[in-house]
Amino acid sequence: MPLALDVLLPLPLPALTYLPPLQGAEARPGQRVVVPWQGGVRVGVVAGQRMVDAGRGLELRHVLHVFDGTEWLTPAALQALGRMARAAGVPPGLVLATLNPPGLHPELAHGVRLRAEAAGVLEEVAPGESLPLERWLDAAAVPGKALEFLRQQGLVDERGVERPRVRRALVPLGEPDEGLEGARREPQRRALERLLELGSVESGAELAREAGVSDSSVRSLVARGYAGYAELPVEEPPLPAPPLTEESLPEPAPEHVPPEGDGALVGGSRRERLAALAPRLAADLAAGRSVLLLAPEQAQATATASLLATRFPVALLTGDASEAQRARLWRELARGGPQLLVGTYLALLAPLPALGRVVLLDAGSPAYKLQAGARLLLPKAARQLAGAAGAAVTYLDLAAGPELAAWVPPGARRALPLPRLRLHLADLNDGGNWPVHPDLQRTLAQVRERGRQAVLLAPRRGFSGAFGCPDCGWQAPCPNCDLTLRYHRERSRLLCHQCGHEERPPDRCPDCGGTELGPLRGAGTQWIASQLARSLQGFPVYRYDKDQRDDLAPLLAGEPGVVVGTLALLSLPPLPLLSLVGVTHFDTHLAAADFRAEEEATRTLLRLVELGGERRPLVVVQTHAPEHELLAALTAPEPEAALEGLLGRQLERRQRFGYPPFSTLAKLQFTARDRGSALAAAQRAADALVTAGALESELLGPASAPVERLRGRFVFNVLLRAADEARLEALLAELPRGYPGAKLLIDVDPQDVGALLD
DNA sequence: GGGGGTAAGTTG
DNA sequence: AACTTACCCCCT
Repeated sequence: MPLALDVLLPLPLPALTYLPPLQGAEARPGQRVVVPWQGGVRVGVVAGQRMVDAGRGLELRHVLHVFDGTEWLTPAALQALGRMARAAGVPPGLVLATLNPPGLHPELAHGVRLRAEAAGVLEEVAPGESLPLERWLDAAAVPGKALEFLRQQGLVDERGVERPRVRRALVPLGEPDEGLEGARREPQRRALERLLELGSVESGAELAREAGVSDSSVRSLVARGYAGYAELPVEEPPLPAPPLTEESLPEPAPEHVPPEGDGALVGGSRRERLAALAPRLAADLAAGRSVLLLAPEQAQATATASLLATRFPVALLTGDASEAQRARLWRELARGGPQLLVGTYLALLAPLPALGRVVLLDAGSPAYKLQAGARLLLPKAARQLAGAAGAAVTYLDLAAGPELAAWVPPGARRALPLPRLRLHLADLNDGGNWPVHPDLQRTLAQVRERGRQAVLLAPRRGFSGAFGCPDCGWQAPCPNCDLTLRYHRERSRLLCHQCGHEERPPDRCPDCGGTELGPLRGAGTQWIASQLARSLQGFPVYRYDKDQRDDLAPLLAGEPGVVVGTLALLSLPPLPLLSLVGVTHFDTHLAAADFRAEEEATRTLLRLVELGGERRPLVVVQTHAPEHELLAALTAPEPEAALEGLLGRQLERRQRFGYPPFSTLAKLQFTARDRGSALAAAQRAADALVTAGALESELLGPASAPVERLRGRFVFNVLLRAADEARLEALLAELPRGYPGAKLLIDVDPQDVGALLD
């Protein structure tokens, strides 16, 4: 019974079995290893050890190399990884790839050494090939088929080692001597002297700039052997540090400090919430425990780290850092003592010693749903990690949503007073001056006069939601999706925001021949920005969406101006003079096709207000439904009580319909090139689930997706609604494996389910 | 008969 | 995910 290792590769696969390395170190769970993979080598993480049957063991291959002693993933992280995979209905390797710890994609050198006996075999499989024996060679030197054959015969040793990172640089190769004397050689001598001062430069052109000489002088210097190119090791990058801030954390009232165990803190401003959290963090550190603080977006992680760094040593881990920086930080975290780490999902598996608490900042943010890979919902993944590590979970949020109410034990919720909104409703039913209501126009004029700043949220990028014929109502459709094409006036193109299809706007209506074609339906960022540029002459108008991210440095430095953008605005750092927030079409948010639309709309408003930092900007909301209960609650004299009442009604509704947090959902999305295959696959899955005992209440659909055709594929959904996670896992395990002609995508905890079904 | 595209199967 | 094999269409 040989010992075998389960190795996780960052690929959508279960753990694969390898034998321990032939010589040298053993490989323990959590360590990084190099393993043979499809004729090459790759880096994986040891997930576990077990015994395998001897017969089976013979066909397995050996781990080629074990990276240095430290555990790259902690036992708790490994355990949580397995739980996340089971809960999400995906292989654990996909979870590893999704959370993307650093150090799994180094440049590897794959070395092979042919045994002496290999000579005869080589002659047979690769005639004419002459290769040195008993010496390490690069694997690429051996023809692939021959290598595979030699491997089966046991005639080759293999190794995988990290290729040292090098950079090509121009370095001095000699001292200035008589060859560089005289006026004609003066530039070359200057260049060489400058190069000796600098030690090395990136390129000849850089040296020419540095020394103030021509490119050709440098070229001659190199040609005459005074300088040359060399491969230098890349220095370790400095650690990413949170930027300094002038803000500070106030002293909190003791009743606002979240509890030592699982708990929550809602309300107030971000600064006030962090201030109330600080004593808890101090206590954790003093007790020798690390704390992981997770933010939904890089900007929030960075801003939070800056504020906390005024009190504690803080490490920051986000996608802003390079892979090499993250790898270095990872190593240092594993070696260091208890500490605070602030980061995005990329920090979830970080090897913090003695993890005692996970803090979820902005806990209900929809940005916590990862849209690629394993489609994890980060708060759930964080709970699984905390469970495995024996750590507490603390939730911070603008306001309590239904999920938070369910996650936090009764009595463990602390609340700061909600910021008072100065909210003005601009009734779009009054008509007039679309897409900017006269009330919003008037307040914008005041912002200009006072030299302040404003942000305007538009429902989409581009100029308009559609392009078509005002006479007969024709709208240009996407050929690949069941959607209208969006009109981008600046580029004079029609674009599909789903599949990327692009075409020129037609001159005539293909239906009625009309020639008055133009923008139709909802106004996008381009439309609003162009209208403001006209009506606010001389006032800077910026745009911030996926198409165009204007440099907002002047605004951040306190210059006046207005930014028009999509929800991308929510990832901006605070604007120092923000005095107006405009929502140009609030109904879009209320009408979103999800049962969480109302909570999302509340959150969006409060987050926009937080862009003002400690200032409380005026909020102007354009809507056709000014009497909506959500808007009434936000403008109530006691918004805390009103929102709490709203929360109660939301919870009651969710319970009545059996929606989260009173159930766990999974969306099974079937796609195929033809409609029949997609529907048949969805039906096959539904039938299999019924056969396996799924209740009528647990199975919704198959139903065609809200957009029935997307990127040239038809989409049908089956929604699973299980009482708890265990039941959902059991149902997912009953799904058939293959669907001819169709693909299945499993999305556990989907965030775009549609309106409440009954 | 084979290039180019898509779909399905495999990876230890 | 990355790679290989199987298959189909169309063209020489």
